[in-house]
Amino acid sequence: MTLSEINSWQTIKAEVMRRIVERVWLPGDQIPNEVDLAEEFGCARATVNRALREVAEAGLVERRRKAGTRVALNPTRKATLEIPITRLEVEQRGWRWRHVILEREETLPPAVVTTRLGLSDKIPMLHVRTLHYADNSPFLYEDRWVNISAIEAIRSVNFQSIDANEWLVQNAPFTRGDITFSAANATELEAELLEAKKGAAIFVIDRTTWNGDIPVTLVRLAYAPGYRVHTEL
Amino acid sequence: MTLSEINSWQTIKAEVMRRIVERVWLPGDQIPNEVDLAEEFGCARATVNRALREVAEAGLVERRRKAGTRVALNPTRKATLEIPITRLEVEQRGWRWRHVILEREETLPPAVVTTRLGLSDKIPMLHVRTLHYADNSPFLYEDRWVNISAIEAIRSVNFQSIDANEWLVQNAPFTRGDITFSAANATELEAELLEAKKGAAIFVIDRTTWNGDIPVTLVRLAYAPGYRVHTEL
DNA sequence: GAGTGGTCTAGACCACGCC
DNA sequence: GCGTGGTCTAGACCACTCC
Repeated sequence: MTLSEINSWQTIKAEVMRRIVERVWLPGDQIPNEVDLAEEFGCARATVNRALREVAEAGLVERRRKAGTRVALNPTRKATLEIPITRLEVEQRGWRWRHVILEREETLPPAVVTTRLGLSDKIPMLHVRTLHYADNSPFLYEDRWVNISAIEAIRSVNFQSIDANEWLVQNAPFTRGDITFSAANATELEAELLEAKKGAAIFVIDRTTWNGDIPVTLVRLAYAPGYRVHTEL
Repeated sequence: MTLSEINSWQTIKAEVMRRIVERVWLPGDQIPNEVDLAEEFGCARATVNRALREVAEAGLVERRRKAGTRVALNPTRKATLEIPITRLEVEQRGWRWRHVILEREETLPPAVVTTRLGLSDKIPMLHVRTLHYADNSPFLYEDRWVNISAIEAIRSVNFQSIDANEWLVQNAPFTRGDITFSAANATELEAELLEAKKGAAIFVIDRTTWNGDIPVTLVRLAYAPGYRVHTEL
């Protein structure tokens, strides 16, 4: 701890959070404005601003111009999930990763795919189905549709040594995407591939990504039973 | 758009992201330092710093003192989930929320609970089991253990009009917590309560919270089939 | 109208970490 | 050592929004 940290924004953030947690400032209360807090803490207003901005991002206070800063009534906590590349996810758990391409074909997508992406169903897309292994156990069944016109280069990629997810992450950055987590009973196919019983509860991630307004890829990830996503609050 | 926004940190952030997405700067590349970028954009270094800090938080670049700022090789995207109060979650979907207390008892917790919380199994905890409804359909089965010694006030709360989750959010702020998402097959009890078939795939959230080093609550949320968590990337 | 947060500036010192 | 990002300052103007 150096002297400069005494009035660092982290210190102020921690003190503000302490006052909220310990009920010095009650839910709904307006807290002192930035100028007053800067005076109290003996620092510049910008430092207080940085601290309060972070507290607001954490969901503990709400800030509005003129209305000031208030302790949130319903502190909606935010959980941040990192969406890793499957290979790294497997390796970080200490297993060996490998994958098998089940299908890789340029074909006309079904309506459910084109609808979600807002594309014509008359344009062929690349359909890649992959099974990922952790050591020798099935880990993840990936069913992916790629908009070829968005990334011509993918046509010439051989996915034997690198998987589609990883290649796309490195070669087709996207500007926005959405992601849905759900639970599903394993279909017969999924059960067979994941070496589970039919109907077993499967954790499913559906993800769609766009580059600007151009859809890039839509993927459904069906994880083997027992998969969990964990994060800190 | 005012003049001041031309060189705002948002503009710079967008431009930096554009250069990464459009491959002006390649993965692994070191990008110009803050002083040079400030000169290029005609702004103060602090403004560039703010922009680059946000790009780094988004996972697109990695920053290290002396080593500079590099475009990430494996851009690990981060998804932020808001963890709402169940009542609000139901109401936001346009349904009417109500809940039924199935059990509310001070009792000795099972070992699995005390182990996770690092508590002695000889201390009674408050066990609250609740069924939440959306309109008249079961929505969520909540099985919660509360560390009474952490929040004495909970003893005297009647949960008929407010539910435990909501009361705790408003009255027992925590400093840290962890959360796990998984899928499970409905047990016989869960199936009955949630009006689902036994074995149906259930989305499960396990959450534990602490206030400093004091465990506050441990809860398992089992959602009715069809529940999904959605967010933008 | 006026109070509050949001942002920008120009400068400064410091911490880290590569060499 | 020294280049880079991390942070702080003092001041300024602006944008929003409540009154």
